Amino acid sequence: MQDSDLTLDNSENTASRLLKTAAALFREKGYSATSTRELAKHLGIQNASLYHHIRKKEDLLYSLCMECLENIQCEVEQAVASYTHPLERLQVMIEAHMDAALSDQDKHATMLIELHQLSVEPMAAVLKKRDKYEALVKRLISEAQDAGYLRQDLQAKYQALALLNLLNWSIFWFRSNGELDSNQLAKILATIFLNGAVVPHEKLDQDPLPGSYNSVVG
Amino acid sequence: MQDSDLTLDNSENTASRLLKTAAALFREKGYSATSTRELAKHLGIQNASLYHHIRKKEDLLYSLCMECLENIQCEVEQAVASYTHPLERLQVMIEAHMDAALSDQDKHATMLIELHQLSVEPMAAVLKKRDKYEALVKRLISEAQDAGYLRQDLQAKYQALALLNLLNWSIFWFRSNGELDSNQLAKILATIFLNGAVVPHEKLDQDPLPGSYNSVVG
DNA sequence: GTCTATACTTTGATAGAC
DNA sequence: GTCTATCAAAGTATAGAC
Repeated sequence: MQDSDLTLDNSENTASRLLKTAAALFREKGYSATSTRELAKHLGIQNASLYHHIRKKEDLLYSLCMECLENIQCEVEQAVASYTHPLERLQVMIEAHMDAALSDQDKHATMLIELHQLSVEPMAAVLKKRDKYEALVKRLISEAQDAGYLRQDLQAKYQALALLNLLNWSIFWFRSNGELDSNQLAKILATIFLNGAVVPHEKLDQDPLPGSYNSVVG
Repeated sequence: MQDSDLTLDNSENTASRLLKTAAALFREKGYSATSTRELAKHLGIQNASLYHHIRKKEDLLYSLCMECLENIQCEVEQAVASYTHPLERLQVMIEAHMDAALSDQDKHATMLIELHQLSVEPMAAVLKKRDKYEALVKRLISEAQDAGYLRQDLQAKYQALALLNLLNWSIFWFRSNGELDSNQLAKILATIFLNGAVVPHEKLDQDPLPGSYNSVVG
């Protein structure tokens, strides 16, 4: 491993840096606003040399989307497999999701935001993978609901959407500046999602706000 | 009002459609991927005619960002002004936010996602306005926390971030297809944020999951 | 306020040498 | 695998007539 600079040929070097570098630029400037020349410059090669590795610019966006969705699906499936309690499974799902997403923040942010720049067939493939992952999230919610742990007055579909809101938007503002790491953020979001921001009932004499504000759309 | 097509001159027509049309295209295709030619085509004029109304393409993005932030700030301030109970104020904030954002979904989605395409000075102005709005949200949270209604084990800052996650990401997937309107969605998100997805404690014999999973990062 | 015409720049991608 | 050279297309924006 110490000699990697020498043992790796240039091909592997450029090829392995390609997606990561592209993701960083796409995230910073946007996919459309990032030129192939600029990407090449960051890789230390000429624009034309890029086309030895890819057929077209769109391939980069497509590969990066597929890769990070494949990864998060795998990580979350592995994480929940070790648990049986529905609320534990939700908790570790949230932690594994944030860990996977923030470990590869550029790719995930780009995937979430630039997916729509793909042409129809690649976009359909990415959407299919994303839908598969969101179905996994919804399944975990449904299981917890069916087991009586999550509220019945709110469809699992909407509970899943709310949870994905919490997780996805975090990917855009999170900065690993030492104040908060991925796991701490996950625990905060899990607490809000599962228990809410209102102080636990048993600590109050009465409901914080009785009446209409506890009702919810069926 | 019936004769509006005749009484309005062409100037007002094109000018008034400009930002709305731009927002729709920017949202659909992205700011960078939308050409001035395409925008002009949607307005029924030539590319060059656009420059009678704007100095450059960036002006459109800037105006649209400022306009929708100005609007949501105003709407939310008005809405909370009628209430004094901290949890009621939070509830109406959530409803007013979703109403403002979804009434002008193209502009808000574009603002959230394309803000970074602006050059430094316009971007700074937009960020300043956005920060001012987010400070309002955080203030409402802090007030509710100080009054003892929101949990103390989670900094107001993070509770505000979680709430903004819930609200902001909704703007991208929400479609007014009749299944759910803005106010119903707001009530769902408010319920999750305030009370959480777990069934209320008093309906259970014991904690749903005693121990570490109720703990939270200080 | 809109038009035609056009200047100038940047873009994604290819050809062919090394 | 990378280079130089180059192309064709598309981009933003301007000039000046109506």
